[in-house]
Order: sequence, then C-alpha cells, then structure tokens
Amino acid sequence: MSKELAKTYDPKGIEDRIYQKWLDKKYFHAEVDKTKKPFTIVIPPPNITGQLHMGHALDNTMQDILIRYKRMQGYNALWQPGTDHASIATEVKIIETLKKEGIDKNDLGREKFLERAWDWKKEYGGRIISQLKKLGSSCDWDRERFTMDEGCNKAVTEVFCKMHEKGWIYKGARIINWCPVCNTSISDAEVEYEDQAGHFWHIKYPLVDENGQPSKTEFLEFATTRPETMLGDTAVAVNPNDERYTYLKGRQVWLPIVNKAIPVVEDNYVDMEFGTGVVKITPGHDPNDFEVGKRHNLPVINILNDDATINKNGGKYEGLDRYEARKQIVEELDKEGLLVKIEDYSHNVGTHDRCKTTIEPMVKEQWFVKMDELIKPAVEAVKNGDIKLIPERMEKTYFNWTDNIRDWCISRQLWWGHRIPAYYCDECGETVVAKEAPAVCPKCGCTHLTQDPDTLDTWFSSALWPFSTLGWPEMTEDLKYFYPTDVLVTGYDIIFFWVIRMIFSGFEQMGEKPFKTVLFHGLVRDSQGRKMSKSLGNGIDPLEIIDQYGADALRLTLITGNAPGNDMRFYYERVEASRNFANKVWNASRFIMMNMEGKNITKPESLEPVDKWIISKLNNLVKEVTDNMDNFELGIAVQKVYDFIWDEFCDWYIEMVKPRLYNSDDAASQNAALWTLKTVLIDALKLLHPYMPFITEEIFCTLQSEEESIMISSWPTYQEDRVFEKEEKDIEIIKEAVRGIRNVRTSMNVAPSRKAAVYVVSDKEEILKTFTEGKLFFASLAYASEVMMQKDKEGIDDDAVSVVIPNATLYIPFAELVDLSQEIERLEKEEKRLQGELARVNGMLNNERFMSKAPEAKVAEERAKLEKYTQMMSQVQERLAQLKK
RNA sequence: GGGGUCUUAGCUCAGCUGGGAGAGCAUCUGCCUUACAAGCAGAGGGUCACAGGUUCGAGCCCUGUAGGCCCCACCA
Repeated sequence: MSKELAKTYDPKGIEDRIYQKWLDKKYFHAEVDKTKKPFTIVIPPPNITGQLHMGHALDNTMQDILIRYKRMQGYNALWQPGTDHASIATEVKIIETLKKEGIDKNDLGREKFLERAWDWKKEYGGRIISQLKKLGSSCDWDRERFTMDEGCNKAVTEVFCKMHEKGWIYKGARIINWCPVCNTSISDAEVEYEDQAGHFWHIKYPLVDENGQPSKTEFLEFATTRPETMLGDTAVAVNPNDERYTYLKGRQVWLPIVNKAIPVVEDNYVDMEFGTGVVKITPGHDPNDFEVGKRHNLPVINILNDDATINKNGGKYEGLDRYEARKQIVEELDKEGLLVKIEDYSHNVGTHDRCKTTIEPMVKEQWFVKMDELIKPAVEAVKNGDIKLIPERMEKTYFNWTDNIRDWCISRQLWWGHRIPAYYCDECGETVVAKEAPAVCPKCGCTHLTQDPDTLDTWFSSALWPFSTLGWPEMTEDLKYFYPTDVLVTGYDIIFFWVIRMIFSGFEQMGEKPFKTVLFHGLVRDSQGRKMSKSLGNGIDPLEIIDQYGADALRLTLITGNAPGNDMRFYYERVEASRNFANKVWNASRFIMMNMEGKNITKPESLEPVDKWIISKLNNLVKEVTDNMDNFELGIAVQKVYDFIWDEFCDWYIEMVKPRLYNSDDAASQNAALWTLKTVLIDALKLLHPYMPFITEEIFCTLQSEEESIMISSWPTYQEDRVFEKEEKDIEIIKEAVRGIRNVRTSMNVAPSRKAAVYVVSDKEEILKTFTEGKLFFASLAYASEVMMQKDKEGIDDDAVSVVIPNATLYIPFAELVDLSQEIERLEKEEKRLQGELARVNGMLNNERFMSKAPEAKVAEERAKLEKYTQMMSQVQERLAQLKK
C-alpha cells in the first residue's frame, strides 16, 4: 500500500512534481462561491525587472502560510498574484540595454521605446513568477495581473479623471524633487536623505549703497552648502526680530557675479541662533526659499537645465555641470574677496532612492494629488482599529507620515507607465482631462490636441491594486465577494509608498478599506547584519538555497525565530537545521509506514495511556497553534509544531511504542499504537503543511494513497473527546523517572547495553498502577532488565542507586560496586536544590500580602508545589540517612 | 530636532495579556539502540545593559542613564 521512501529526504524532483500536480488539480484557483466565506490576499506585485530575493521569499512565504491555513479551514481562499511595471526601474534598465547597443532613448522615439519595454516585460515578467512558484506559492495564477494591463489602465484613468473632477488632482508649478540622471520629477517619498561630508562656504554680499552701487565697506555674511545656487538668488533674508539687522530694513544687497541688486526681506523662517542669522534666498532651488519667495513675491529663477548643468540664467557659467560651476563660482568669489572661509560640514543630502543621484529641487509644472482631505478616512480607519497594523508600533510610523502629509507629485517625465489622460489644445491652450482623447477642443473647437507626454508615478497604479485586480471600475461579482481583502503582508519599508496609498485609495474609490490587517515583516539581512545588496555582493539567492536544501527548509528558516516587523539575519546553519527537521519528519513517517506495512489498521476499541497522552498533547497543540495563527504569530506557531514533532512525538512517543510494534502477540495493542501513530502524524503534518507544503504533501499522499492532497484536507480542530488530563500527568511521571534513571546511568558511565533491574517504590497505589501500565515501555526507555513494583524497599540492596521523583523512589541495584560517596554527593545536590525550591515556595506562602492579593489559583499552585517538594525532600533525606549509616 | 526599536547562554534570536529563564547553532561526555549520525542519550553555560519606581510578585509595566540600529524632519 505505501510506497518505499528513501532514507534521507531529497526535495529535488519531489517539489516540482508536487507543484505541477497542484496546478493540474486547480487547487489554487478560487471562484466566487457564496456558500463559503472568502479569504483574500493580494500579492505585493514584484517588479518585472526583479529577481526573487530573500525579501520576496519571506514576504511570499508568509502569505502562502496564511492562505494555505485558511484554505484548509474551509475558507474560499484567494491569493491574487501579479507583477508591477515599476516605471522608473524598468525604464532605467531599458535605457541601459539600449546604451549597450549604442542607441539613445530620444533617437529611438517614444513608440519604439515602448515596444522595447513590452518586449522586456514579455521576456522577464515571467521570470519572477516562475521563481515564486519554486517557493511553493499557492497563488491563483489564472488571475495573474499586471499593473499596466488593460484593466489596471482603465482603473488608473478612471481614478485620475474622477479625482481631477473633484479637484483633488491638479496641475501646478511647485518646487519638486528632480533627478538629473533619470530626468524626471520624483515624489517626496522617493527622496532618500543621507549624511554626506561637504563644505560650508562662508560668503559675504556687499550691501547696496545710496548710489545703487555695491558698498566697499558694508557686507552681509552668511554660509551656504550650495554656493552655485547664488546664481538664482532673489533675496537675502533675516529674522524680523533680529536687532542686529534692523538697520537693513528696506535695503538691498548686491548679488556678485550676477551683478544686480536684490532685496533684504524679513521672515520668521530665519533662525537667529544659526550662523550669522542671514540666509540667501533661492526660490527656484530650495523648498524653504520657495515658500519664503511666495510670501515676499520674489521672482523665481531657474538656473539649471534638466541634466543639472547651468542654463542661460547662469551667464558665463552656462553649460557647466553643477559641481564644476560650484568650484568656479567659489574661486571667483574668493578672487573678489567675498569668500570668508570654508568649513568642513556634514549635512543631509537628498538623493534619488533608485539611482542615488543627488536630487535637485526645481520649480516645474507637475500633476499633484491633494492629500489633506483624502488622507482623513485612512487616518481614522487605523485610529479606530478598522484596519489593524501588526506589529502595532507601525501605527506610529503611519501617523507620523499622515500627520505631515504633503501633496503627492504624481507626474513623471518617463515613457514607461500610465500616460496621463490630459490633453492640451495646441491652439488655445485649453486643458482637457478625459478618459478618451477628445476629438475637438471644447473651447476653441479645433482638432489639434496633444496628450500630456508624462506618465504617472508607478505607485499610482499600485495604490489601486486591491480592487483593480478584482475588476474595478466594473462592480464585478469578484469585487463584491472578495473585497475588502483580509491581510496585506509586506515590508515596513514601503508603508509610505504603498500601504498608506492603498488605504486612502480604497476608501476614496470603494468607500471601504482595502484590507483588514497589515502584517509587516522586516528585512532579511546577511549573517553580519548587513542589508543584502548588489553592491556589497552579499546577497543570498533564495533559488540556490531551494536547490540545495529545498523550498520547505528555506520557508521554515525564514519564519522561525522571528517576530513581526523585526529584521532577521540569514544563516546557512539555520537552513541546515530546517533541512534536518524536514529529514526528521521524513524518517519518522518512514518508520511509521514501515510498521504499517501489510497491516489493516482500524479504529481501536480502547487506547493505552501513552496513546491517550500523545493524543491529548496533540489536541492541545492544535488549539495553541490555531490561536497563534489567528493572531499572526507564525513563528511561534511553527516552533510549537516543531517541538511537538521532534520532542514529544519522535523522541518520546515513538520510542515508547516500539515494544508494542515489535510484538505481534498483542494485536489489539499493536493496532492501537499504529492507529495513534498514524492519526497523530497526519494531524501534525496538517499543522505543518502551511509552512512546509512539499514534504507534508509527499508524506500525506504516500501514507494514505486514497487521499488526494493535504492542501485541501481540513485543518485539525480541538476535540473535547481528545482531552486526557490524567494520562497526561501519568506519562509525565514516567518520563521524569526515565530522565532520572538515564541521568544517573550517564553520570556513572553505564553503557545502555548494560541492563539493570529497576524497583519502583511508592506507598501510593496509583503510582504503582501507572508504572505497571507503562511497564513495557518504561523498561525499554530506562534500560531495565526487569521492573518491580513495591510498597516499601523491602529486599532491595542498600547499595542500589536511587532516583527520587514525586511520590516515588526508584532503585537500581547495579551488579558492580557503586561509589557511595559519589551517590551521597548526588543526593546532597538534589537536597540542596529542593531546599532552594522549598525556601522560595514557603517564602511566598508565608507572605501575608501574597496570600491576600494573589489569585487563588496561584496560591493553590504554590501549595501543591510545597507538598510535592516536601514529599520529595523527605525521600531524599531518608535515603541520605541510609547511605550515611 | 522628533519618533521607533534593540540590549536575554559563546553566537543568532524567541519569550503572546507580569506568576519558577527557552530554542537552534556552538562546546563537553557517552552511544552506529534494526526511522533518522541531517541521528540518540546526557552535561555545562544567563545579576534578562545599568539605576530607580509600581506590584504580593518584573525579562515583561513606568521613569531615567549608557550603547547599537532604523525611520522621519527644510536648519541655510
């Protein structure tokens, strides 16, 4: 009936075969079914340019665990997959490959470029998907989507037009972050600030004298980190309360190099304490200065071209790169005696998160999303618990962003992306925002309209992902049934980029949250705690790990010993430990199947105490694991399954049951053992399945060939008729006895092959009964040649080694001479330990405040301990007295 | 500047609503016991960063200190 299993588990071959079977059987596919409750997860769509990395592996393992768990619980589980067009990332890659062919993007032209991009998508978009499959991800691949497919495009256009109509999307000239390398504007979220060593140039501008000429004697000194921006200075500012500068009211300073007079303005923005209390104002290239400029009606001068070279406004510096211009300007100022000093200075420099280029603030016409109103329901939902963030502390991060929200710059000067549905009349300049290109200008009636060349921020379409993938803007059955989704699993690093934007988009478009819970995970770092990165070359390829150790081992490694939202380090040793566990499961199963071979196992009439013990343990495990899973404590849950399988089931139960398996005389007992082994194994496999889908499937189907798949089997539930409290306690007593005996034997260097008689001495009838019932396995585990039950130590050699357990003393008369002094030493150590315990317990019980304030259950617990230790103590002391005689 | 987080065994980390400190790896000892040496049996190893506080009781809650990491922020 059962197939022959190899001695060590080899995931190679097995995994692909099983995955293909799941695909063939359509187990991952979900359809609307109103008789079942839905459980939905949308995948964070990986970039089409991407290769599977450890972050994906972790993220998708967590999702797969949740979705498999819920599927087994009977939910209609949908894991919606897809990929992201990742506008900048992809565009940059394509430009790179074009470059290698000697082609310039602009020479190629927009249309041809987009063809190349789609080719790229075709070629590489599938790569990451096949990698996700290697991991075991049970996504509904029939529903695979792409953030730039037709449906998503419809959704994007719809949202853009709706929000524009509402006035929440607008076009305006504002200061934005410009990346001179990618040649596009980027949003605030895409700017990464990093501390860079730079300089502080202390400069002075002459004041303008009464003749309108630069003064030779009066100067205003200040410092700047970007001296080249002086070309765009349109004022100098001081604080209105700064008495040092009251004399400047209404005066002007002379802007050197440019050679013109600019005003001194008073603005509270200036910090009197900092530096000289004077700030040069460059509204065209600094966000704060831009605001100051607005307040004082200062002109805005743009001194830069898009590639960050100086433009014609920079006079003789035109055409120079910003850093070269900086150098030459400083030299010129120095020549004119206007450079006071240069200081080393470390400051925060904004860089583009994609290419690390220093961004340049510039004033440009861009499209923005007005955030203040939009964000409100998103804030409220998290505040009132409608959306739960796990771990909770992420709420702080969330609110920190929402409280300081600024309008979102959504237009990008890129070609790869959703094109902005805005059209401009070539004749009259009218702007039309519409889903379809208008044939005629509604204002002047001409037919010459040009679409806005810009595309949208890639996150604009990702923000709609939870509902666009379900058919929105159509109110499809899918959408009605599967939305809102249940859990979003993602890294805390994209909370601003994605999570928040999905939340406000969900409320705005659907009138309902996009998901109920957000489960955050941290970063997977290398063994030294460093971020895995291409430049460091310290990345570990999950596919290589899968190839070497199997997907199950990788998954287990990523999930164990890690709390939500915390970063983790990746160690090969840990993968090995996971692989070893897979092997353990494999071999235990192999053992069970070997013993089942040729036997017709039936549900037994009665179970023996050990059987009840393990069933009861399993029952508790089911309850705990289910609770943990429901609370998203995935690591804790699997740790418990791991411990149960390895410790309780393999190291104890299987060993306990071996004598019965090897003895066919008592067929009923053997059947009960086999039935229990099988029953417990199957349920344990089920609990393990979400974590280690492949090996559990392989064993499950081999074990019972009539069953189709573990992934569609039902999740175990806690059962009242599987509670055996007495047996649990009884077996623990025997385990304690076994441990004690093994301990003594090891310390005396007695080989396991040397059996010895064991006397169980107790005046408690039930203890003797417990041992009598467990005699067979107790003897085997305790290396006993025979086990005798006695009420007292009548007839036992005084030199016998003793082990004290609650309510009983075990004696082992070894043939060889026992070193009495060593024996006394051992018992004295035990006495000391018990003394300590008793002191603690008595301390508590004699403390009146404890007795009056502690809960009753706690007091009872301590009383029981007192009794237990007192009793053990008397046994130890009695034995000591004997030996010292 | 604001916020978060961490500090627990040699290493990496768990420790859920406060009630006798855990795991994996590493170390030491003994075992090829017919499922598994990717294994089995045992052992050693921790003032839970420090100082206070709340509590009958603190690794866990509060305050402060030190150090590490992260995020946010316009100090020119």
